[in-house]
Amino acid sequence: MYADIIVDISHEKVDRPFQYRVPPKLQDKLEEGMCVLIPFGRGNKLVKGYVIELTEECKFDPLKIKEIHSMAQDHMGVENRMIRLAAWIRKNYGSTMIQALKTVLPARKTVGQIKSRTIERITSKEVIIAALGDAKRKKQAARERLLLQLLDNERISYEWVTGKLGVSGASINGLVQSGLIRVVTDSSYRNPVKIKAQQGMSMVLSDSQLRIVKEVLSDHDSGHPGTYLIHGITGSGKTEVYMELVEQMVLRGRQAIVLIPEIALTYQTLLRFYRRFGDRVSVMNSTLSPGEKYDQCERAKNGEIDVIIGPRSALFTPFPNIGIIIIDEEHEASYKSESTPKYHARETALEIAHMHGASLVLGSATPSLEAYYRAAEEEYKLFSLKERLTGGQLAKVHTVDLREELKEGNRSIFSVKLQELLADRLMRGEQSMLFLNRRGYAGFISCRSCGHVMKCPHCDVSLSEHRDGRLVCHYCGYAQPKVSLCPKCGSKYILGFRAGTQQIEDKLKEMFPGARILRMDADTTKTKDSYEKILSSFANGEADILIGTQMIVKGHDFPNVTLVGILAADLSLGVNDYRAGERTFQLLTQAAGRAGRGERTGEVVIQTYQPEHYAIVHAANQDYEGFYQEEILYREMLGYPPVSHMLAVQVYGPVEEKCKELAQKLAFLAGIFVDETEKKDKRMMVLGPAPASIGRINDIFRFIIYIKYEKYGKLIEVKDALEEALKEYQGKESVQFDFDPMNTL
DNA sequence: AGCACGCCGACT
DNA sequence: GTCGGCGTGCTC
Repeated sequence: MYADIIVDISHEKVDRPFQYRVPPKLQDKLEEGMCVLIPFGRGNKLVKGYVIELTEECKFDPLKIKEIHSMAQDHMGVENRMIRLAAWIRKNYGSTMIQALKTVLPARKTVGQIKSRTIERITSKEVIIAALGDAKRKKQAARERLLLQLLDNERISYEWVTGKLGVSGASINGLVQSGLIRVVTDSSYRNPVKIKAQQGMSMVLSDSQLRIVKEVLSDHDSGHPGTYLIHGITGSGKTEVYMELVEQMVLRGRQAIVLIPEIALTYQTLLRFYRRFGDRVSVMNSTLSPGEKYDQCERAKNGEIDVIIGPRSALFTPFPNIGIIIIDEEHEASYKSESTPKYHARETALEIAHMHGASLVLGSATPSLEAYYRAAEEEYKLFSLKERLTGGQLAKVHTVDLREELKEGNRSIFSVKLQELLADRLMRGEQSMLFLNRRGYAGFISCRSCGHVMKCPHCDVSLSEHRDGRLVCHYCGYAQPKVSLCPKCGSKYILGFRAGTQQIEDKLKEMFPGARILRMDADTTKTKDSYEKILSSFANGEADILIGTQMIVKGHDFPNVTLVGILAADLSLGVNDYRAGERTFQLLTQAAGRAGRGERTGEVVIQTYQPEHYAIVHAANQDYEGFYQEEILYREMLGYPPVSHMLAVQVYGPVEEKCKELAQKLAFLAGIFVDETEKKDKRMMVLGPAPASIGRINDIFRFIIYIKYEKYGKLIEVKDALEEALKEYQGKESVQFDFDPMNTL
């Protein structure tokens, strides 16, 4: 048995794995991520190293390979913990150790790094002159060059000396030995935060807020840190709770990580943290340069900051002793990584919290089914914040049945009710938002007359129309010919829904020629800050109506908006994904929350072909609990997460036949596990292989296998078995794993 | 990074 | 010869 080990020396030249033999006494003790002592270099000096992979084969000259000396007792170091985390991610989400390490560790030694070493003269000029004469006599050219420089300059950059001056490290060491100079590593970091903490920024908390803070802290102080879910409507003061918890943890000498979806990472949000924590807080976001990111990690490691705010990746800030991790808007899909390893921030945060003995706090107005289910199972403690702090009223919701509109002869995108209300707002000078939830729109087929959606009889997800006209299920591969008449009501108005924000804008201009209209979608937000620009110009009252996709429902507060129109609630409902209902409910609730944030009560119009669908009914009533009860029943019946678990195996490559062949082979291998899981009603299920939703991108073909089972651990075993089998595979095809996928692939 | 190896000039 | 500084390149 052999082990790939990364040597604990921070230099590019040795920043790669070295292979060692595992001695028999360590055979069963050694695990990936562990810290060991190894003989390294010509002198076989014992150094620390981290096991990143254990293998049977020897990739190096067997005669030169050395043996691991022993296990190191150091288990608490920051590096060690990061490596262990990488090992955990690799195991739970499937990827190579290298990929896992790359996601967990900050970019090493980056360009334009400020961190520098300096050579400092620590003796008088006279001594240097004496040494200089000495060196001249002994013909020590390198020494002479360096000493000459030190006469005029007390401090010289190390890099300049080894580079331009041509004096090697060995020579410098000689002078250090004789006590003439010393080498100092000074590190000045780039700090994006330049605001000082202000006094009196702590807020007075309400009773319900205080209750949460007290319970989280008392659990923590009694040595039993837990996981908490705060279910609080928008404006109920979750952020104050977060800030209080963070402050209390900092007072206890521990650090805090606050995760926010990238899109909500606005200056306004950050300002509140800056004002309270000053330069002890730092931001991590995608606009930071690699050098700045690296500096943030160094500062975190050295204890110069206590709090980090950022998206998913901020989770890997190398703090020495984390006390609390907070995930705001916990239901956001952006917390799941889209590239391998496809880890979920919520689960990974829990693992980190366990490593540090830290608390984990999740917050959302519309919690994910996963989080609420865990709370119902009492794995998480649940808190609710039901009142808006500002006392604003909830919006009045009208649900409009588009089937009725069709019967009445209204073929336009706007229902009569919506037209009336829009005209009313224009007259009163108030603002409106129109929302088209187009995302994930994948050509599903629905009846405009009765609302019936074509679904897979086995998986209960929408069928998608293929280029060849067939209707296909992307979970199991079921296919049926196209229908021209609705199987339920016989209407011929059965077709895919097609309308974009552009058409809506045109229609609106026709209808209200005087209205000032802003449009926000992928087309109008191509440049970097156009997103922020459009939103702020709307907030300043420079337009009457804002039309947009998902982007407009998040973040920003518009006090003057009193009408929100959701043009086709079915669009996100018809997506061929088991999370369609959950997404729709979340979007509708969020969109409705945009109306009437000021003093005036808002109104919301939900247009739909399926007004009786539970996601729409409960969203209209702003009833999360009711929605959850129905949705969880559906998940339980069909064995979808969070009740059960699902592993997606994606096979892709340039040759369709080869891909399909490999996918079938893997499906067969996974099938062997099915027989092991004997419980009749809840045995493992292997679905597919089916061609992926978007079967071919850039001439790469993709096939998906879905494996459903109630035990996550068993699915990891399946993944391990498939990975093992793939080691033998020679073809060009690649395989990716995705546990509890967020999107239909 | 740190260390040994080998080269080269100086000196008992 | 051989001693010691100095640059170079390798490390499983």
